[in-house]
Amino acid sequence: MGLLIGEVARRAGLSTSALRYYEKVGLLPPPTRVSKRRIYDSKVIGRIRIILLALDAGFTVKETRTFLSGYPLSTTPAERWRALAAKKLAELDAQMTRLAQMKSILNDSFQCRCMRIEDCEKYMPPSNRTAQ
Amino acid sequence: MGLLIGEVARRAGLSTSALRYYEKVGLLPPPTRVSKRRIYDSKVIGRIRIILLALDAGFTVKETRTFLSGYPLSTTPAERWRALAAKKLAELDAQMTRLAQMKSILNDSFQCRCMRIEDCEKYMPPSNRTAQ
DNA sequence: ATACGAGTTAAAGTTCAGTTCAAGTCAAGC
DNA sequence: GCTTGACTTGAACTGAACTTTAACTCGTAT
Repeated sequence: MGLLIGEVARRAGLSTSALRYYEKVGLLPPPTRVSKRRIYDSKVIGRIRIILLALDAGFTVKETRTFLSGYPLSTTPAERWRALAAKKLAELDAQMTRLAQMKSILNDSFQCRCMRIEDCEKYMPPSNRTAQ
Repeated sequence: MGLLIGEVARRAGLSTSALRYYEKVGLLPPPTRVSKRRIYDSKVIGRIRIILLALDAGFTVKETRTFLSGYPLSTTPAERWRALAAKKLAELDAQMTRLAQMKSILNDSFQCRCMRIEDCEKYMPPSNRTAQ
């Protein structure tokens, strides 16, 4: 009842090359194989959904890997995970604030009389970027 | 009373190379020059803030350029701008939803008993990605 | 007049997240 | 036994958003 990579890709809505890439970078565990072909358990779809949500939320591959790497019983990686989670929560909050500001600019500029956005005094947000 | 590129970079919190790059890709207008050196009006800081907010919100350089390119009196570019704004508003909504989901996963997983996130049945979000 | 710090350019390099390519393997159907 | 279609690999390529490099030009201070 295993799935070939093409079927997993179809169900998850991404490409086979992306699945192989996720495996290579450690986001997906290497599945069992039958004559070299990858055979997936359908549970992998759930993991992929989480991966995509994390990546879409702006997590890097490395962060997503840490996030997915389980809640190990050993103290150190667990603490590392908690640290990452706390950091990413703060980042998500910051990012949501920025998105809300951008939404408000877009919404309001439908009504704006200014010829250029930067002439609208109200859109001078307090510099609050994520460090590059 | 003009600003040299280094001072603009310092005030805006980015690099001089980024400023030259923004000019090259049309996000910033070419400033006046004195003996080849760029001399900026301090109003450019406001424009840079908007640029950074847009880029941070996930706009591409091209989208940001369209967004900043004014509200031309000619009908066609204005309509193009409105179309972009409407599209990006929808994208921002979608992205905010994803961020909220991710936040909720992060928040909850501090309490979770599962050894792996994908074992928590509650985190099987309905696939709602932005197309690749 | 020469050294300096800050500016200039075009072109090449970097990182991230994949995609594409070339060459090959495998099981099934004709 | 040969074609077909889905899979395999490693390596090269892509596009986005910058950064770095190398060679050069200024104005100013010593």
